[in-house]
Amino acid sequence: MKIFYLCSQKLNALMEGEHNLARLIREGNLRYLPHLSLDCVIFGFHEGQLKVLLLKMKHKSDWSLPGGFVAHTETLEQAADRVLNERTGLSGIFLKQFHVFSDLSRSDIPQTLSELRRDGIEAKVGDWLAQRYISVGFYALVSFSKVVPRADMLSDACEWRDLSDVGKLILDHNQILGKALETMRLQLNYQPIGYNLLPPSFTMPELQRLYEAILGKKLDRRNFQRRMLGFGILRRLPERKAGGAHKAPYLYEFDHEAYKRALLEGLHGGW
Amino acid sequence: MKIFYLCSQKLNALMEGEHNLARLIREGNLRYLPHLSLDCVIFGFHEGQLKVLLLKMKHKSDWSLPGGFVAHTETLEQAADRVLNERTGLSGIFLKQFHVFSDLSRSDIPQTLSELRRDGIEAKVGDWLAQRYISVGFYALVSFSKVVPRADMLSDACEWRDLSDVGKLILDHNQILGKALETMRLQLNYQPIGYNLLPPSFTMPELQRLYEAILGKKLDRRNFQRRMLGFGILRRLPERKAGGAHKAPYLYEFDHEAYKRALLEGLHGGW
DNA sequence: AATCATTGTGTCAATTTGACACAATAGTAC
DNA sequence: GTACTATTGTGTCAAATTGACACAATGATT
Repeated sequence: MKIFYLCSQKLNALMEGEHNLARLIREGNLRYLPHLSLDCVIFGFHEGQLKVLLLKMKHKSDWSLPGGFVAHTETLEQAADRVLNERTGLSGIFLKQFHVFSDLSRSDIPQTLSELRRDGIEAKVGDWLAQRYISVGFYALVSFSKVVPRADMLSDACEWRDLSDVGKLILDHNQILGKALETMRLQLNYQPIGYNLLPPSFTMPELQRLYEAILGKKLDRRNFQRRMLGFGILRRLPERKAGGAHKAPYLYEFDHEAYKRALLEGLHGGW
Repeated sequence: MKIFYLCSQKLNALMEGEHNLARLIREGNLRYLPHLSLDCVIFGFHEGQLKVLLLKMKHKSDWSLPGGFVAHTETLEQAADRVLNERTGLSGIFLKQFHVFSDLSRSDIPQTLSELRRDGIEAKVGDWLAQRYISVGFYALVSFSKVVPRADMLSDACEWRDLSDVGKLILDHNQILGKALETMRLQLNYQPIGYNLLPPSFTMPELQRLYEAILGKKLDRRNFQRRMLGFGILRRLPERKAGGAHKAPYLYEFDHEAYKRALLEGLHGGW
């Protein structure tokens, strides 16, 4: 039990030495729950495109989703929030767990070992990292412009990628991404979306392009507006958006109270 | 790694001795992933009432949801299916993971230890069971009449309970049950339900009472029928149900092909 | 001033939904 | 057997929602 209560800062310092990876493997079990990881699908929206934040792993050609482990003193949600914060600088963002991935084939232990050895790190089966992992998938919707992508000690790049240009990811991360997208599309049917994805005020066409990007299909401009306004979660501002090359559209903002209520109660309910 | 490949039958035998619980605590880590459990909310339907299968834990006044652990060689889904099978005798049933529960307060280790000691079992912090658990919630919909409830080695009763008469459950199991119900209600909006909950053939009023039990509210008889038939997943049989005290209703069965398609593609889709 | 892409606001028919009426049927009471 | 009752099968109809589309207004560009 003692290990649960080890000073968090001390462990932090522990992890920040020269041989970060080697230390994680030796001492990860002091801080984190074994066999359990989480992966975050972080969506952003920019120039009409839905984006995903990806990491380029050291010494690997494939990219991966940002992920992490769950400390003995954290809930899953806290751990996911921490991971999100470490990669983006943001915190307190809408973050939703959507599936747990537990296939036996998702942890390729022999390959992990050989990769570690290539890095000159001693590790044997059952060591931290060289074990089976069960991963909880989270997805987040964040404001593209507020994010400052940051790589971690296991990766040497952290970048936005167009959803249509993701390519092959490590392990089952393509599957995780697919499931996140599927879940979000379903969610769109009974929950509002966009609060963290768009700037504080936005135009109706901008909101529509977001929905189109998520759904992957075109929507009718006028019917979209009628429906969105019908939800009663938008407030039209007196100003119009200036600078565009055409007729200036109105600006809208979310009615936070109504938005939160819609998140809890759903939008139309079905039955 | 060796432990992963230990003959499963051997371990089975290991667990079936006199001091099952003591052995589980000593040797559970050989078979199962540490810190990870799962809980199943098993719904049934009988006499117009939605039921949940509950276990009465030994030496405890509170009841609990059937749960279990994940073997090193199992996926979560396989483990959940096994748990369901052990309590009901059924297998291959629709089983859906709906949330992971990871609050720090959900594992009361001091209390677990004192309960074990009351049973005359030696255990210390960090031992199997006397550790933090993160639990994956699954829910299942099963045919009430096909189930033969069976207690396990940690419990001395396994019974159906009316959803309205569940009472206080151990730990956060009331919360888990609530979340399962909430998830199932949402699911009702875009997926068919009832295949495993009802007998092979059933009447429209029976199906309606199932929906009413899940949603917790009355529905209009005629609109319900119109909508259900509109989904195109039902086939009306030539026979009618005899024996009732009133006009004999038609019998229906699910069109398995259409049902599966509806499960995958959703019922109306929203956008 | 004409052009052009884009936005604001409707309209209208088709479809879906919600509320309700009425006839048919199978037991029950007499 | 006949009346009664509760329940089922089938529709109807108005209201609300949805999908498809038209037209005027605006703001930069030429």
